[in-house]
Amino acid sequence: MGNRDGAVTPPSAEDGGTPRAATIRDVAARAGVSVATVSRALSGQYPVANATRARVQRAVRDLDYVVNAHARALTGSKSKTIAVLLSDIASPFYSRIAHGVEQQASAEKRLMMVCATHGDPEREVGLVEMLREQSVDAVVLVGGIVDTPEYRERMARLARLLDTAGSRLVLCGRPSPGEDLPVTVVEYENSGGAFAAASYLMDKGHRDILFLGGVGPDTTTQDRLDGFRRALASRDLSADEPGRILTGGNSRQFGYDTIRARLLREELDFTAILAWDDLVAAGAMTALREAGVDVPGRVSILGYNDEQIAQDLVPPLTSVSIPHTELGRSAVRLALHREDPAVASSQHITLGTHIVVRGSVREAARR
Amino acid sequence: MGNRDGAVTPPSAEDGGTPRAATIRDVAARAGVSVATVSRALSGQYPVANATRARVQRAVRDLDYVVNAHARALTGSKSKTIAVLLSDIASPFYSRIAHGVEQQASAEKRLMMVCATHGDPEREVGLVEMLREQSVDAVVLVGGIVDTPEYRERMARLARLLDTAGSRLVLCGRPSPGEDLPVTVVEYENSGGAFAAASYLMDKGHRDILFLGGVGPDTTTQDRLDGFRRALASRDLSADEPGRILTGGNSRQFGYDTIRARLLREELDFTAILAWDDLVAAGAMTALREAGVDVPGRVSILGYNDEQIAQDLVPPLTSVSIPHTELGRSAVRLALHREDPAVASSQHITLGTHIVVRGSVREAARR
DNA sequence: AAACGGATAGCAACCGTATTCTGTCCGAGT
DNA sequence: ACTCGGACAGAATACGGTTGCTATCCGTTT
Repeated sequence: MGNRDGAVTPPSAEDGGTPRAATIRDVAARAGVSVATVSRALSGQYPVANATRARVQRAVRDLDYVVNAHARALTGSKSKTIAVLLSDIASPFYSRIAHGVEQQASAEKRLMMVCATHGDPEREVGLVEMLREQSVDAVVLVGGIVDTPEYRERMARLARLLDTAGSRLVLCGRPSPGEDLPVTVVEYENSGGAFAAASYLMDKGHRDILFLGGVGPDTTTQDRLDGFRRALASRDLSADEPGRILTGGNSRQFGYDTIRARLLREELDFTAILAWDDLVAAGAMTALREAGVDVPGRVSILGYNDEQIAQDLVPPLTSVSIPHTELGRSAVRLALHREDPAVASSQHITLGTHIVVRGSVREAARR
Repeated sequence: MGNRDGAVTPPSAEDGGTPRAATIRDVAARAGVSVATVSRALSGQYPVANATRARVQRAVRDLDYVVNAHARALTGSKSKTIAVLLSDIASPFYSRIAHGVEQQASAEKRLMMVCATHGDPEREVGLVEMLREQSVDAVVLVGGIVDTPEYRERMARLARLLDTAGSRLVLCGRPSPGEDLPVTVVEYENSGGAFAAASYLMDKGHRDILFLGGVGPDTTTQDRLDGFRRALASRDLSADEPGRILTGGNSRQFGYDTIRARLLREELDFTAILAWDDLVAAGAMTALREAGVDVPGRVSILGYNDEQIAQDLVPPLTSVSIPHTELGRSAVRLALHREDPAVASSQHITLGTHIVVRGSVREAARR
């Protein structure tokens, strides 16, 4: 009776076709125990004699066995996976949030799926459908949207569907769709951030401030505009004078084009810019430089997001920092521990932002 | 009798606990057909009467049924998922590759998992183990490594293990571990790119060129150094004069510190820099600016990777562009269609790079 | 000495789908 | 009228694990 030694034998008896991966049955056979015993020896949740456990472990190593996650998920109905849906993984904003999700997921022994929606709500719904099939632990939807009744209904529906599938819907950086829904919401201070940013500029003596970038009905834009308006109003200024709020895009090109056109058309009738993000700011700075306008001597500029690029612009860009990583981490943490009394009550949180001071803002010149 | 209309009834008969998600059985019961018929009506691979199909589809909609991906994977042994392992999802280099992977995965109706290794080979192996449990379609390992016999053995082992699990190992941006292994390799021209870059600088009259950044034994560094050496040698210059090759780091800070120290310690004894990547270049440019050295008037600088940041530096950075997205796409495409005769023979490809000309390189000043 | 109970291990019943194998019905061909 | 084959639907089984229940062995307790 051979095979007393540890020689590795192929899992399949017959040698005809392609070798299959080893199953729990192969392990059981090799260790000379039942399938149930193998399962228990590996799970560690059930008493198994040390000698038996050793034999099983030996067989596992010999056969390079790993459990079949699908078979396991089938009985347990948990798949140890977190999914993130974002508009574009290559964007620094989203990839940093994904980074946070990954950190926490990894810490909680979960894998992470990443799906790109390209900003298309229909595709988003379609992807959630696919993820529902996966019985993922949580689905994190990232990024601003247009807040309409239709949006709220859509999210409410997804929340309920995911809930009955045992998954948790997490909205990250977008508003809550309503009360009493099985949903986790992790936001960051857009209104407050813009308020602080505008106040900071006004503290430096600026009165003629441009709000540059953003797309109209999007909640993120609306919230920031709200903060901007409140800040100006608190100093008895109006944000709604013509030509002060320049939304309509959020790309580098938009920042460049808009400021360039403004400089060609008008007097230099502003002393500061609050930009949608650092990229828009970069575009604006390029246009200003080309026009010979000194930054920050003549015009101060404040970015948003505090991206990598901020410190390499000339001058280095002062920017509103968003806790990207913490957003991602919180999303996962709150979703997974939603039963835990410590966090059960905080299924809707709002993280703060802060200004990182560099060199692109200076006291306004006297009028 | 009963329920002739389309009234929605809960999937579970008893109403006690939390509602479960609908299963194929629920659908079958509601449509008044067998489970097998539902499966077939939905797969479309088998003749089903139109009336029956309609009833099934109706039931599916009423119950918000989606198949259980795990159950399906269990019979089919395919999970419709691609996994990417990279060092850090927040880095632009990796996130752009992930972007390409996502594009192709999405086009092939696959989901994408993203795992972060933080550059730790052990963690990489551990993650592959987890992914083997998932019977993923392909596992894409991204990023340079140290090419040792031990590395090759490790990869060979993973390749075989994944192969018997029906998955494909893809190495992206790292060398092939050897012949006759079930592995797909997608590289990009490091040696060639550095050769072209150095040649471009020399075409502009530069003779004293610094190679700035990279970590010693890493294959990517070695390949680029090789290209750099070959280029210089082709013009009868030696790359190995002291102080010409400055490796030891690949961060912005490294670029800044190294150039700053050099300028403090030595004469300005170079006219051009070939940087490891755009970030290192940005750091170097900051150090040069602080020292009052004009770029590109006095020193030209060439970046690598052509990241977003390149166009916003002052001056805009000329850089070697790597086909990040195409790397990711090819990785997935080749892995999934490896049986297809059209690509079966090209399981090891090398994509080219090119120089994107902006404003950071100028003719060298006459000596 | 008999009964008891803790420590282990095996049997078998699921988990939700896909698929093979049968079986029925019905129209068409002879 | 009878047979034959195609179209369709159902029963049964396989996929790879997990887990409740049962069975055995043996040292203890009364």
